[in-house]
Amino acid sequence: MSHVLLVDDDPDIIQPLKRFLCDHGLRVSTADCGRNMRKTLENSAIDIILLDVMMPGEDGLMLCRYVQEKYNIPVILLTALSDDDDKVVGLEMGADDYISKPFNARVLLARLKAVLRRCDNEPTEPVEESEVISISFGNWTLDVYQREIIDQDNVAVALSAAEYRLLQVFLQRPQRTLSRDQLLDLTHGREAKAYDRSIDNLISRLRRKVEVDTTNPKIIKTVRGGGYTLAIPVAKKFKNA
Amino acid sequence: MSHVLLVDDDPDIIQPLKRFLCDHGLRVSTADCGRNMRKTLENSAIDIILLDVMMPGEDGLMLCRYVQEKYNIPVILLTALSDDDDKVVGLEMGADDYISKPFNARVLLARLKAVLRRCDNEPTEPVEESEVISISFGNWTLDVYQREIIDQDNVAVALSAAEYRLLQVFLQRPQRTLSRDQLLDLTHGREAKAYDRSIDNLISRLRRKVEVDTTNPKIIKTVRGGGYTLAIPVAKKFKNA
DNA sequence: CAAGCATTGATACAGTTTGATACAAAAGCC
DNA sequence: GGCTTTTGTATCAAACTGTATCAATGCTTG
Repeated sequence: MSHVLLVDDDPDIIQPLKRFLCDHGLRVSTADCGRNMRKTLENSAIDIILLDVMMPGEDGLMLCRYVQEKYNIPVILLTALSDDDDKVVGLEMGADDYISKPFNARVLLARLKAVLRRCDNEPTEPVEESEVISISFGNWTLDVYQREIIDQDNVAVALSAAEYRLLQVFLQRPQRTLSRDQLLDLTHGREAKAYDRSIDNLISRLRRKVEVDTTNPKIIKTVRGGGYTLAIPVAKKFKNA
Repeated sequence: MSHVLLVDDDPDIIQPLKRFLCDHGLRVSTADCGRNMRKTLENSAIDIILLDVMMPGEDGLMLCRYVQEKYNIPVILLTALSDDDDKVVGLEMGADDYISKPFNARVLLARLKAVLRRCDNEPTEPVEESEVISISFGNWTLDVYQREIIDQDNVAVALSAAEYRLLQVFLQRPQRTLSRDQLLDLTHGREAKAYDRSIDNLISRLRRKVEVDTTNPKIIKTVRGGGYTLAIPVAKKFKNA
């Protein structure tokens, strides 16, 4: 069940829409201003945001951009404006869709589901990860408490903070080629400078700890021109399982 | 640069829209019917489809569902209908967006980019391929995790990134002649320059690893004036089978 | 607080991969 | 058989990647 955050200052919009979405099997939280929106985002696992652009004293577009940058949660803009320029601006600010008021609730629901369908592969902030105790890959097991990896003979190898983050990023996305940009974003939350080789360095350091033969890596493969891939399957162990 | 496939039977729509999208830095292919759409999807690396729902003798919605199931490529529906019910049906059929004609080209472009932005991590390969573990052809088995080929004596031969992509393209399309243009698009997502011989080179390098006798290839055959063909059958092994 | 240590990014350089080019070999074509 | 077109591949240059080394940073510890 997806969790929708509805942001609008007008209760006459919020109330019936919340009702409608709940009736269609969605979990709905609401916020009447940007401040409360941020608060809710901090405290809940939100899957998608319906955001009114025109709220008193707030710039909805800035809120939209803020959400994109900080959480990468999809946003659908709601607005009384139906001007094409506004649509273009809204979408270019990072919104995933743009719906003009007055809207047909069923169309809104269909668009909302379309966006969720496309986004639900993206592991934003996997909630159940808090329940994970350890993650196995190849002959290694990652102990998420100790932030170290343990081999089949129970020998532990410590990881630095950056190595741990990088490994986690791969373990959450096995068999997927991740570009250097993505890796930099996911591990450090920043953009690459020109000729940025820090990811290559980090990969090299992690390989030295993880691979049997670093000249012929079996776990973290290079995809020339593309990035890197975790090339082996991953098994997670949970608290209550 | 993203590769857009524009599907419409009306040249008066196709021509200016293609022009407009090209001018904005997109690579555009076109198809005037479902048959040609399928053909293009087979032979090109398409990132997103703009699909007219109303084409003579075709059900655009069925095409949309077909694309979703087989390729998981995002689809934006274009249509003269602006009825809300049609929008809901279209979106529920798996479309990522729905735009009514007449449309503002800039809004179309903004929506297209919004969808691409959200989808650009998704693999474009057929969905079920993610479940494939290994693919056998002749005496070789391709390990898709390790990106290497293994012979009947369990000896592995490493493939470079480009060789792996080329081999994958052939293995997905056995016994079919693929032109150099198609191969270049499918392996590198780009178009050929004049006198482009990079595919010939790549074929030569792959043959050196795969063929017993490169002067008399049995696996990758040359079709003079046509391209190359994987000349032997292929067997796939799946995770749950 | 200073010295020592670990971590991390920047830089440099060596090793690989890949595309372009050139030319030889092979395949059609009278 | 000559001639043209097409293909195979050696060779080279450019681009990309691996990693050693060093400097900057921050943390720990005495």
